[in-house]
Amino acid sequence: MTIRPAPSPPGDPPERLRRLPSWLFNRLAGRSNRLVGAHLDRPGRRADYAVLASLEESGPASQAELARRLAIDRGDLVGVIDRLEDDGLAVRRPDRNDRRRNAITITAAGRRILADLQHDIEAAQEELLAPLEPAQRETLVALLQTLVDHHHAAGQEPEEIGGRPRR
Amino acid sequence: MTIRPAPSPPGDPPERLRRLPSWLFNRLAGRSNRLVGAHLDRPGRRADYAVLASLEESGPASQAELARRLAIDRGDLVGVIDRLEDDGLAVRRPDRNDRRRNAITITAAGRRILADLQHDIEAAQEELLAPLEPAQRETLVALLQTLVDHHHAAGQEPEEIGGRPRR
DNA sequence: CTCATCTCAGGCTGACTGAGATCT
DNA sequence: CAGATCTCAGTCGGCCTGAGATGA
Repeated sequence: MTIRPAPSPPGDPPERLRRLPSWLFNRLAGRSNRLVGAHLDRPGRRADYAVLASLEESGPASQAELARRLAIDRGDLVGVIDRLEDDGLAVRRPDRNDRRRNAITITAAGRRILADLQHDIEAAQEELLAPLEPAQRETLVALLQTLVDHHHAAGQEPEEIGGRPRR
Repeated sequence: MTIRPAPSPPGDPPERLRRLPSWLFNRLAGRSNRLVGAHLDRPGRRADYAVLASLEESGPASQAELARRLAIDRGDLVGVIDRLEDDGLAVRRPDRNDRRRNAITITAAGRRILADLQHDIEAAQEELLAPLEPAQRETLVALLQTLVDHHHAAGQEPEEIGGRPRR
């Protein structure tokens, strides 16, 4: 057996938490972030991946459109695009049809970095889902998608809590 | 091109994100927190629920033990216990067998509040999982548990990234 | 005028790090 | 002495609000 002098054995979470979806999601989000962070060169690259992936998949877009697609705050997105531009991974150009907008476009260098990020992030997913069989992974992703799609469509609002008395 | 008058329709996330477990977990954790927060009277009550549930389920425990079980930072736990004590929901007592430790115990009032929290949090789960059938919910929770158990046991460490060149 | 877009400024929270005092 | 526990202080990123300037 492991002779591990175990300085601090984990200790099991209460059953009520182990069955609580919101708690499980939070634990796994935290683990995901640590894992992805460990596989990425620099921190903060998580938003970069999302933006670059969206630009490559759907072509140039305004910042507001990206914010809506990725559910990132518009204000925070300003800084992300700033960094991408500084690194030459994307460019801000005025939109001819609507001069309020910036048309954000991915560059060749951006596509290259995106491929690197893709690789690192996939490695992190592998660790994240390690204990699951391929079929289980598909089932899981399908269920998660259903939930995300549902709430994404329903908007971010707390969605009116039924006439419940606001104690 | 699209003359879309719509003020701000959601806008679909890129397919690569829609299939990315770490992204899905993050989205759902955020949604969970907003939902639970909306159902709870006061904010910050999320950690309270975890602590009270653990105390009721397994009896008195030290702060370090609670931190390990709930994966909450020891430092942050100090403030949580402070609040619980101020509200009379738990008490700190010196541990006779090990004077470094505080034995945290749930009070009668704590059990009452716990029942309230339980109710509100379950209502939030209902909204969170709304689009899923009961059988799907069970499958989902089982898969999430498998992952959380795996990573909980493996510790929180990034778990050594194989000899991979640290680019 | 109303509304959308981009930007900046600031606040809040949760997760984390580091250090010190106490005790085993 | 090493190691565990509790506490406090401070950092950092994500998420949110509000406001201003520009333009549809």
